[in-house]
Amino acid sequence: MRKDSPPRLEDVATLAGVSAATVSRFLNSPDRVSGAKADRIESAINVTGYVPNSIGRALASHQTNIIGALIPTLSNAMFASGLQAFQETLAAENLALILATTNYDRDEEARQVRNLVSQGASSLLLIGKARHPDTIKFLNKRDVPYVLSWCFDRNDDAVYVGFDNFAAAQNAARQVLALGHKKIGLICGHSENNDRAYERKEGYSFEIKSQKAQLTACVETEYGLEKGRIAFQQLYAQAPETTAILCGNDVLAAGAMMAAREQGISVPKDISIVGFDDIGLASILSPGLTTVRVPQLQMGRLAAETLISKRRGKVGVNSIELNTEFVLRGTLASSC
Amino acid sequence: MRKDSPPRLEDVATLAGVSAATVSRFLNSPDRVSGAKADRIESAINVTGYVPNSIGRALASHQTNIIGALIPTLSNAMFASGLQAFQETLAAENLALILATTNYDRDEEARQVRNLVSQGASSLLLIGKARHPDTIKFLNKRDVPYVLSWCFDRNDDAVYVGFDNFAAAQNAARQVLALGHKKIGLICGHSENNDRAYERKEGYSFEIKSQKAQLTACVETEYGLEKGRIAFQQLYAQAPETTAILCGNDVLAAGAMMAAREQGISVPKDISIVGFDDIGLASILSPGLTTVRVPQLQMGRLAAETLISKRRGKVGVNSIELNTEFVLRGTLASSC
DNA sequence: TTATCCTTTGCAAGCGCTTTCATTAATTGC
DNA sequence: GCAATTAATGAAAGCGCTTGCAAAGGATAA
Repeated sequence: MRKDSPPRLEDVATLAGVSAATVSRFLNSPDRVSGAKADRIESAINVTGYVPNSIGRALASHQTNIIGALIPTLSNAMFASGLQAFQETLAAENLALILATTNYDRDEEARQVRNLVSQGASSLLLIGKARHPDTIKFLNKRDVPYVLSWCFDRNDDAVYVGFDNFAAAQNAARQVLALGHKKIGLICGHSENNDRAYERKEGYSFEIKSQKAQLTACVETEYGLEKGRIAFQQLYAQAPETTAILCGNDVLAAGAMMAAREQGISVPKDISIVGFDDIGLASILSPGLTTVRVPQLQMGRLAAETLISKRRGKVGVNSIELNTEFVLRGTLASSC
Repeated sequence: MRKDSPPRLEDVATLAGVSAATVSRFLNSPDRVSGAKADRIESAINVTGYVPNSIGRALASHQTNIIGALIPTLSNAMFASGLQAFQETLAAENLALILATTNYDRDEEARQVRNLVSQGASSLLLIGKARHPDTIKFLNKRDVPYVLSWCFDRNDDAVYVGFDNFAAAQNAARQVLALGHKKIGLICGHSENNDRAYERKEGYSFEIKSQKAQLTACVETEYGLEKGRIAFQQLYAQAPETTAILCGNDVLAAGAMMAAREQGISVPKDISIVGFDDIGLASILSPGLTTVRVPQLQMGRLAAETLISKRRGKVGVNSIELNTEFVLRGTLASSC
């Protein structure tokens, strides 16, 4: 073995008295080498402390065991917990996760997709459906399998593992309207570059309009606790008659709750607040945050499983639509 | 260009009428290529849609631009937000992040370290100081730079970017004692395999004992909201005289708050609760959770910068000790 | 002009592995 | 017992790139 550099396949082979090819076979399909040599190789591996060089392997075999994930941000527990499930599922299959974030920016996404593929990502997890046209074009040209998550579109032939943001939001609005609310405000994420934010907003407002209730105000903002707080102040200043606020996610809703508390406005007595996502936070707040439960863990796990199937070249891998659930907690009461 | 397979360096070279070596130089040190050829190469790259194959590059150059991070879990906002800052800092330097989780398990950590290095991680972020001896031995033998974070040890010559868990916990206990509490309970994470949990517990109890106050009960549990809830019930059943509970992190504290609310125990009137970490959650709860602020974003960013320096072969890279801060909010009141 | 230096470039050897192909040995079928 | 498989193995090519080396000019110095 060469000194001062990690043992290579060949070092193991020499020590075991076999050819490099045999060691390679031992590693990749152990049943193709005879028992006697297998033992010798195994002990040579232990003696040398050999760890396969995935880079050499990748170059020779034209495939890696790296899966890329490209998410907006880890700061939202929504994505963090979904990614946790995603990564656990990959790890169980001995796949590595390479991660990048886009901060909700399409150009950044396009850049990072190239980057991840360049780094050897054999397939990709992407969030949402709206993106830079180059992104999909590139992926298709390179024949890189990908799964779109956190959203769903039954009319697209891409593979989705997610849920229908519009329908979920519409349903939430319906529940609120059923409680007699007639003047409803919205605090949503910026919708121009974020299809999930857009669909949620549209789902809310579609239902409100359908039922001839009044959409008192619609504030679009970045995600974040503080942003939600400010949005509430703005919305309330603008439309104090509002009796219920539907939010684009739980973090915005939590911010709104803070602002309400600061202003001495009682939730849900004076105003009802509804979130979206059902992150851990929602159930701890008091009153508990009424929200839309998104099966984050399941989604992460299924997205990983779907990607694994696609990566194995399995054909006919289908989209999976997950159900969301309206979770009624203390922040929503009937309109007085 | 070969059909049906991504363009290679050589395809670009042929199209531009130069050698592969020149294209490689153009990519890696553009100033070493004459202007005329540079232009031709650039346009050839655009025409072909060439994206460098990092695997080939890594194999030839013996270095990757991949940095590995090995964290306990993404489910705790503490790590998720720190990692967000870490990854942003890497991305700004065109470094990719490869991520694995250990679920607080040392053997898993040892396995994943090998895995990350095998995948080409050129340096590593690790959490905490206690680990399987093989892990460090392996890293040193392979000469892989690493940074230890979320903890600090001035007597170790490894590079740390973190804070002193013991001192921070001790200080929190001191604040609580200063408010007159004499009967204090602890809800901590399992300490046998988790040095941060251990040090926090020790920091709390050391100060309590130093001041001759009574440590009424100490419950160790896994991290999690529900676990915190159960731990509170257990602790309260066991030692109802307790007037303050110090928790191993904010999630446990939030769980304890939930349990208290359920049992009609008022926080902070009947019992004070203190968390650790100051994740976003802490300030939203009502009453606001008194806790120890850990500079998560700064820590993630500095850990990345430190790793970048080490990776560049910079010598004399030093540990960085960050300060924590006791944040007084509504859940802590003086003992009556 | 000639010698000397630098700059720009191409050639070709590898990086650590997989995989095709050929070879040999062992097994089977009749 | 002989042909026909099948199994086990090694030699060698090559994956896409970088880089040491040498060559070829161009510029500078004398």
